[in-house]
Amino acid sequence: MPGEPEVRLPDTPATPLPAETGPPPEGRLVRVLPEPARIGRAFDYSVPDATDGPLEVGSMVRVALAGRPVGGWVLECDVTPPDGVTLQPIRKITGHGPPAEVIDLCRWAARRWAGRLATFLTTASPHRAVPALPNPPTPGPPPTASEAEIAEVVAAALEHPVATLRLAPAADPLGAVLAGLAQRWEQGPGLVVVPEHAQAAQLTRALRRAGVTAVPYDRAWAAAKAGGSTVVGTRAAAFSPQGDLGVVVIVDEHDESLQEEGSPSWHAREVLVERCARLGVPLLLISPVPSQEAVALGPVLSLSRSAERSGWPPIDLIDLRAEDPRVGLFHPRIVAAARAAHRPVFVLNRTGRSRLSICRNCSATATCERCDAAVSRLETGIFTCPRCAHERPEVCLACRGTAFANLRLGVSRVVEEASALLGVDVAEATGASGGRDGLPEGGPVVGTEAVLHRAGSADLVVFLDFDQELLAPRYRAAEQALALLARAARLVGPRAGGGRVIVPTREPEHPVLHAAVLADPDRAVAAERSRRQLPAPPPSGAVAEIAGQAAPAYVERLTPLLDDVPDAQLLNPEDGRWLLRAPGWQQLSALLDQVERPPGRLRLRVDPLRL
DNA sequence: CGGACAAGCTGA
DNA sequence: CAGCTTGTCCGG
Repeated sequence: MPGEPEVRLPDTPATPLPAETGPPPEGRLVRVLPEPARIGRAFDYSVPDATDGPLEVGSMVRVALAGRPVGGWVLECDVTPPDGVTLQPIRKITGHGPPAEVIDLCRWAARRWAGRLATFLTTASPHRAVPALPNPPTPGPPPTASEAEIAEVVAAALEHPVATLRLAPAADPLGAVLAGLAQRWEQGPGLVVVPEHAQAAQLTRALRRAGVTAVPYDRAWAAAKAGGSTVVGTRAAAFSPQGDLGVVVIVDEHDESLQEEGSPSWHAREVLVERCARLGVPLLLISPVPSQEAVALGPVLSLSRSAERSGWPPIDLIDLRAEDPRVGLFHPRIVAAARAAHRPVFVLNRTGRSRLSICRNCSATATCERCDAAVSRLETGIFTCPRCAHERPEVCLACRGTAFANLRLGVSRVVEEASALLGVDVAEATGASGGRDGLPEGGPVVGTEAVLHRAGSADLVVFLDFDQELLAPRYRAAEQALALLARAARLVGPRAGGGRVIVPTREPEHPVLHAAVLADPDRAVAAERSRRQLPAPPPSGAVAEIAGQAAPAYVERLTPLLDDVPDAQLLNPEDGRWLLRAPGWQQLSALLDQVERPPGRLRLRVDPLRL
């Protein structure tokens, strides 16, 4: 049979005409950014007239991309698609998404922290679809005035675009939050951001009791978008969809939980500074130990000296320089105080490799002469600073002695020692071990700093190795150490409550300890600023960490651009990651923005928490 | 992100 | 040269 080839193979399609135009698309045309952040591009779709659901910038939709369904956000309505593309209809409108104002804020954040827009939009979007918004509540009267002194200080703070209210750790921030809300009642409800989920839940309840319509951000996104309610949430609430903000308050502004640990390493405080500036809404920061960023952003206001003092418990220092470095962790004063306490809490920070060199002659801790970090002995005879890499011979800076003892600590040994000394069982609460319910009601507990979150209440906190904190090889070590003392102070309660904090130390003159003992955080801030001449950490300088499998390719593209930015420097600290420094985040972000991202995994963290 | 397809390595 | 891996490109 001389049959003709009747089957046309599908792999040789007729070449489509370049300007092939289908039927004109029906309905409106929208530009959609797909949810998967790696895609990173927007695509145009048509919206059939019959589609129901809210259609506006920010709406969440489902579309087909390369034949498979994905979620996405409408970034623009009524767009003009590029020539030659045939639009597909969107599959459905899923529901409400972040408003245009928040999308712009996300664009800013994506640039600021060298992240992707989709990552921020995910943070700013509801967890579940919101097809319709509830009715906003009818506005009620402002909450009744707080204590006069608080109301007055808050009023003064709200005169500024950004101001910090320094409130002692054991003081309840509720009064200040209420005062802030009341004073801006006419302009709209508030947004209150706190570090921890439990704090958000507790503050929401307290605000409701005070007559404020408050909703938790994580469970009431729809109510937040509907407006009229004060929103309380953790850092993601910085992107709350409220359209009618009257005031923004951040409680415990210094807390590291306000910064995302991963990449992009965005910080709720910085996001809200930008958002408030755009909206002309005042931002009130509250903290017992304001960060240097807060200090740089505006005035720091405080209550009277006596009011602040009363909100810190007594903090007792034990000067270990007078003791034999081998005396052990439990000074007789600690044992006596712990025996008298109902629930003593012992904090031992790192479970493993904490190591200090102690001068055998004068008991001073060996530190870096340039930056004050505790030095380590990488090779015999030479101290190396893990923070600034400065090297010096093994000589005591205080007494010129050359013999050093190596101090090491471990949690299990401490539990044993404490049990023996106190004659009772001592519970252990490390970060790894279980939930908060594992701890008995009273009695002594030993743990890492996580124990300060889990102990529930305590009438005594003892820091067993606070010098490790004070001298840690990190930027911000001093700030973090003071924050730790504030956390302990909050657990123990106000001065009148009978609790106390004990800090054995070889650094009793350290400004951080002075600040806590005198309940005067100003002292630590002043010291921190004048202390060292290192490349400046935030807020006076900016650092980005470039890591991940695609880091070398990224650095290769970045390097030629460095010539135009004389103040930027690129450092490679050996382990496959790079650090990029610039005088400020503006220069840093602008530089990173010019680099085209190479394919592959890349971790880009601007101003990371820890380096 | 996930599929499509192109360019490289291995084994008879 | 099939058969598989690894890489690059692209989606409306």
